[in-house]
Amino acid sequence: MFEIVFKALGEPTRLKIIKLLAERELCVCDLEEVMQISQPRISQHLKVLKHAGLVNERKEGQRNICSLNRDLLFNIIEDFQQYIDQPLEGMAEFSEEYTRLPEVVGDYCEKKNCGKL
Amino acid sequence: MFEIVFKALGEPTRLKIIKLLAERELCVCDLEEVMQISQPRISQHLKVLKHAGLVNERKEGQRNICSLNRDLLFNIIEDFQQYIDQPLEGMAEFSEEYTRLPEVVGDYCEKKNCGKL
DNA sequence: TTATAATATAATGATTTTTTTATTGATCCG
DNA sequence: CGGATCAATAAAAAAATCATTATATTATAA
Repeated sequence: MFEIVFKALGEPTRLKIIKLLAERELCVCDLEEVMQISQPRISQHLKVLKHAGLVNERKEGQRNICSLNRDLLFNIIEDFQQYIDQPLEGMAEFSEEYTRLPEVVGDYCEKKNCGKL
Repeated sequence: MFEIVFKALGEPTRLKIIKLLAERELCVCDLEEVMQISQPRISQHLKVLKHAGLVNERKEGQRNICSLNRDLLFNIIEDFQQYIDQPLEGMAEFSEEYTRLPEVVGDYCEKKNCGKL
C-alpha cells in the first residue's frame, strides 16, 4: 500500500501530474497541452495514479476531469510516519524477521565474531 | 530529489530495509540474515537508499553498520507536503507549464469546445 | 602469511516499466 | 447521420530495474 503510492510518486511524469493537479483540476487534454506530452502517455500514468488512489476522475461530457486526492496523499504520508516509528515487536508482517533480529547485549550483539557496536 | 526518495521507497525490499533500520542499526550481514536474501542484493538496494540519503553507513572493523537517516526522511516528507501546497505561480520549475495552464473564467475555461467545469 | 569473513562491484539474464504508434469507443456538433 | 474531439486500450519497441552469479577488495583471525 505504501509501496504502491511511493512507486506512483517516484516517476517524474507522474510527480508532475500530481503537482499540476494540486493547483487545480484538469482534464486529460489539459494535461496533454500543459505538459506537452502524448495523450496515451498521460492516460497510462493517470491509470497508475488512480490505482494508487492519488487521483480522482469524473466524467463531464466527453471530458475526464482529474483531481488530486489530497486527503489520501496526506493521510498516507502521516500513516507512513507512524508506521516507521512503530516497534517491530508485535507487527504480524515482521514476525519472522523479528525473531531473527540479532539481540543486542549491552554494546555487543550475539553474532559470531561480533565486534563492538 | 523527491523523485529519488520516492523511487527508493517504492520497492518492497528497500521498504523492508528501511523498516528494519528504523528499529535499530544493522550491518549488511545482519540484514542478510534477518531478511534471508543474498548479500549482493542487500548491497545494491543499500546503494540506492544511501544515494537517496535515507541510509547512513559507518565502518566498524570489517562491518558496515547501516542506520536510517530518520531526520532526512521526515524532513523530506514535510518538504513534500509544503511543495504540494505551494502555488505554481512563481515556481521556476513550472514557469512554462504555468503559462500554458488553461485560464478559468467563472465556471468555464478558455479552451476550444470547453464544457462547463 | 594464509585463510576467512564482510562487503562491494561487475556482468549477465529476466522482468518490469515506460514510451510510442495504432486502434477503438464514446460524445458532441453541424 | 457524418465528422471531429476526448480518452481508453492494445500492441510493440525501448529503457530501466532487479536478481543472480561470479569476482574483487579489505580487514580480521589463525
